[in-house]
Amino acid sequence: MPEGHIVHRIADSLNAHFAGKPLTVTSPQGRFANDAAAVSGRRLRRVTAVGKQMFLEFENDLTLRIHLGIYGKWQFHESTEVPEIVGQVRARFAYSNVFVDLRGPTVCEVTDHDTALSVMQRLGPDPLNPNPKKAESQRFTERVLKSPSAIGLLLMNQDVISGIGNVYRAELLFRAGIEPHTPGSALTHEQVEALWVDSVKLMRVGVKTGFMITRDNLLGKNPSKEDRNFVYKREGQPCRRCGSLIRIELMAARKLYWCATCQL
DNA sequence: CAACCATGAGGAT
DNA sequence: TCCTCCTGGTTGT
Repeated sequence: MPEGHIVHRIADSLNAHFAGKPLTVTSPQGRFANDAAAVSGRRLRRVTAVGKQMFLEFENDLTLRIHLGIYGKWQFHESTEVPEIVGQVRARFAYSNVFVDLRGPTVCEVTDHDTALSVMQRLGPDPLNPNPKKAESQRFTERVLKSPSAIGLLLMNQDVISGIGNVYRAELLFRAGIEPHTPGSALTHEQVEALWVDSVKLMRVGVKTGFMITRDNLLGKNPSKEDRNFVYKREGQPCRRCGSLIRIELMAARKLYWCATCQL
């Protein structure tokens, strides 16, 4: 379930278990064998998440960049025995009794630190990276307001805002009452600013709970999958706010869900 | 079982 | 606009 909130959660866990430790890195599947050997035995300085990408900074100017794509998943084990390899494990990271398996990532490669940094710097502002908060929201707002592209596309563009995926895209636009085909340049400054603020709020909930809960009255609870969202995967069902049927359409080959009554 | 689907994204056409 | 990468969970027969 890799939108940005999951990547940040994993980065936090990896830091908690592994930061400052020398890791044993292997590639049971084999496809990552050379890079694994390059970093194995080296100390992991820290893990940084930016949007949907993760950067593991090792000693000796080596950085491992990981992007999960649709399929990628992490699995943590804590055990005194070495856990059995199940399925296709691209990489296993181990220190002491903690074993972490990575499967199916789109990107998993080691480069020097500067190369990784340049990838990082090309990414748009991340609602979960709080540092210069004001400047980050301005970068997003300016980019959207001068773009003729549909806001539904802009929210999915990782150069514009990083970490948002298909679920948050649909839900943010519903919550803002914005029709997804509206050009960025047709929005008001206040609308775009509000989208940023709401993305910070929702993604923090995601990091905290591990789930993409986007209905305010359910934020503190543990709702089932069907109850979590307003429009995502609810095509043909009645809008939770106005009752009209939720629409679906392909936008740039991704499914877009919205309520044509609530979003204008 | 097989078929289908997915919270992504780069590259060819 | 389509294809491909790649893995696993869900759905259908």
